[in-house]
Amino acid sequence: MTRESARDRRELVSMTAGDPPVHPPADDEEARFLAAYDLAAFPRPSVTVDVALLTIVDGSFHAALVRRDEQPAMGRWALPGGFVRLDESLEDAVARVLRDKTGLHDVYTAQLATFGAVDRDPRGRIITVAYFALVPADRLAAELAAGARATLARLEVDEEGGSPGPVRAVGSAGPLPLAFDHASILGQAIGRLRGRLWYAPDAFALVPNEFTLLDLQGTYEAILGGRVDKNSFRRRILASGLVAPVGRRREGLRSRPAELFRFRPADAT
Amino acid sequence: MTRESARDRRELVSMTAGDPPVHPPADDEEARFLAAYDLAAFPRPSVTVDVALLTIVDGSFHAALVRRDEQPAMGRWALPGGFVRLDESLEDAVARVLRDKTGLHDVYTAQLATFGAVDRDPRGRIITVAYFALVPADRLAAELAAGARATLARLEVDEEGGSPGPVRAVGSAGPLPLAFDHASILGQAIGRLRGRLWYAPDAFALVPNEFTLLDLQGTYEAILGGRVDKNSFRRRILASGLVAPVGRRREGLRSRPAELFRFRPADAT
DNA sequence: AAAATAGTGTCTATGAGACACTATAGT
DNA sequence: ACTATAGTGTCTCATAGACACTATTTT
Repeated sequence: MTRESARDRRELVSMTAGDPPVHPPADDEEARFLAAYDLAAFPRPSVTVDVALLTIVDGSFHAALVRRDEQPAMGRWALPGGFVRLDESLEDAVARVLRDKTGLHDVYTAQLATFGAVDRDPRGRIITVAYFALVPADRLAAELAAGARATLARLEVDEEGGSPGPVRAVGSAGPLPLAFDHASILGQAIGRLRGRLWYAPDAFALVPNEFTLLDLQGTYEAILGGRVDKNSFRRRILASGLVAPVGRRREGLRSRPAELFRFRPADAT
Repeated sequence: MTRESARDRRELVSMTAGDPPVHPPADDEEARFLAAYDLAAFPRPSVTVDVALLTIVDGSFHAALVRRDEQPAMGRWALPGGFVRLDESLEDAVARVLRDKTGLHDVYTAQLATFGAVDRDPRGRIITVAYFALVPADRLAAELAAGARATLARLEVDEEGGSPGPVRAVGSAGPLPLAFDHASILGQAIGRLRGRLWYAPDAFALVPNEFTLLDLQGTYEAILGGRVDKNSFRRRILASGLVAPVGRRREGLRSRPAELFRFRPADAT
């Protein structure tokens, strides 16, 4: 069986809270008002998006980090991020940032939270809308290598009263100091992932298009940071209906071949 | 027994994601860079906070809404909100907005999500960080009447594929048309509340300081939009340890008096 | 005593955890 | 035959729902 490097795009729909509603059509008075309105009359902060781009390698979280080669925090490592442009939505900004800094397209993303402490960035008032993004390890390794601006770092997670505190990043050549509040954002991303795991299809975004139930179980265990009972897990996943057998097995290994499954979104027939 | 109008402040801690981390001290080079740095070189959107201030009256959600008496969306009804100032955190902005527009202090709040569609506000690019805030009905009614800038409207919630869609607001004199994307934000606030209900102490913020288990059950039923079994509910709540008997009963009604309980945060001994 | 609400006893259904067992490939 | 991993049978335990029952107050 050949490795599939191109994933099914339809599965990679963003889970982000939608922005559908549009204001009703303006009447004349409102139109006149708007023509004269100057938003710049109010002081404005800067707004960025920062993306915790996560994957699972060898049972532990890894994040794609970009080395800052400009001030501030020069030499430290940061989440892929950037200023939000006036003509793009937050989701568009996330997609652009991922494209430019990691070379990845069509990534599964969800909004995490917005961080607005006054002093979180030494340049001044910068509010950041943090997202997390999930990609299977093989795909991330392959596409990051091509881009080369970002590196993959293992995350060391300390529990802090039930949920993860700020994480430490470790690259192949040792610890990578993190910029700004990004250690905290990564910790919160992992905490959110844990909390949603059984209700959201997040784990399927971390696993290749075709996977065995033990692959998936390993992903759950990595996210939760603990073991999961095999039989119990299989019952739950199969009963959920979120998974459909491909009809093939993964052969060529030195033991009984495992059945391959594919993610089937809940809204499919 | 006398009505308690002042609630215990210690219970009203914000549940918002903290903003503790601060960048490390700048070295000389970074200090020089920062002195010359001009954030305004990048285009900046405007940023607001909007607060879905919710309570439960007669088993249904009500929200505090402010009539817009300026353009745009003049005459429509909006969530209490306002521009974030450069010297205040998001949580500070939420507290200020609640104080100025509704007269409330020390309210239980949590961040909901950030909405950044390019066209969500006709004035231009305005990103809003939405929060929800929860207050017991008696307190909200009393303090809102004093302020008088805001009104309390019943929310009609339509299910839309499992989670609430945009809501309709109904005041004492009929439907209140909502401004901007606020109908959608309110729907999402209710959806979030439902999802967190059994894991977060949200319901305790909607109930007076002292409450009976049937009061609390009614709150759960209102949030979930369905009935909850009495015995099952009591077992769960009592087993959770989040509730401590006051040692008194609510008497004077026309039936057997019910035992009063008080919320006890999980981190108490 | 009647009405009304508070609170409990108890059965059943569901599902998760534990863990030993069987199954099927490669070598 | 042996090893390694895939997959199942089955017991126990915890918990939620159903629902009828008892308890205690006011009128």
